[in-house]
Amino acid sequence: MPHDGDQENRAEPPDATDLLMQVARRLRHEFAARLVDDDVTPSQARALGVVARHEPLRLSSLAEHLRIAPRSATEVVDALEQRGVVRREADPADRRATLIRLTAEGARVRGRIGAARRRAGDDLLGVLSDVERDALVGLLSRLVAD
Amino acid sequence: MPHDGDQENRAEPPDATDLLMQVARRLRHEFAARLVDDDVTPSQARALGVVARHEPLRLSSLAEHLRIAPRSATEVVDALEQRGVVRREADPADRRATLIRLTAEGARVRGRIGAARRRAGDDLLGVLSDVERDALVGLLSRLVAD
DNA sequence: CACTTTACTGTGGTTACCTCACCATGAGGG
DNA sequence: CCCTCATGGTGAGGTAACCACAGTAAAGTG
Repeated sequence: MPHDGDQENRAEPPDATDLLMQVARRLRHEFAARLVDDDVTPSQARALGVVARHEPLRLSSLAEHLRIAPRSATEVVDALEQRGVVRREADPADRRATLIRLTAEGARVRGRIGAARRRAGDDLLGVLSDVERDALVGLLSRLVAD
Repeated sequence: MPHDGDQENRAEPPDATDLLMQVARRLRHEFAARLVDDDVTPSQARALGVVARHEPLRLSSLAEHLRIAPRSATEVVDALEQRGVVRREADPADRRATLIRLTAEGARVRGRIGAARRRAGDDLLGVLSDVERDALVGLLSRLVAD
């Protein structure tokens, strides 16, 4: 190999932004790999969590929680409905609106997803002590203050 | 069971995995928005950084650094080359291989990208004190130990 | 010289988004 | 009552950032 002999041209101090993205990327991979068995994609898993926490909710509301465009929420729900984990219902209060609800299967899948997420997290966060992990959670919580 | 009438169905303790993904997502949005002016996408920015740090390097090597498939590196380089920030050169030592090098324009763009990233980071990490930010960098560094 | 491996690229997915345009419904005013 | 405007969801069509598979050319190996 015609390398000029050294590896780094210019070393730079690690930046929080870069690190965050890097860690997130790895976590996403890890998580996605473990979700394959349940036939759910990461974004579907995320959406399923929101539905479970806010249960009968409108599509537009789901979109807000996920911070995606309403149109994109339609797609996620399409997928989740086809997978049988949520169902659409007419909103009795507004005939334009659709309410989304978790099915029994949805609750089961959600449980398995939680386990997968925990395992993926442990895999990556395993190098940290409990105290460190708590510190990390604390710091990150500050960053997502709504 | 009848719904308890309000917003959250069941509260759960925040999980590091979720938080990390959420923060990363926001950061990515923030960063992407600021990159629009320079006509560079986030993944291109990432790749440009690697090229700058390891300068004459092969496509396959870039792929490794970015942790993507070699085929995907081809695409990123295509985009960067078209944008004029890197150029492909024949590797004199191996005619199969391609060396990637930063152009002068590439160096300029890289500077602007760095500024954009710093601004995006400040925007998000602004709520943390310097000490907290350092702590975060420390923790994250542990997680990406190669 | 055959035989395998390596380095890149063409083709053709997939996921997770987006905008724009459209339709049905609801809410308010004249 | 009708007209207008805002709102909730969806069809059409597009993009970024990946992937795997298969092919070609060159390099290394017995």
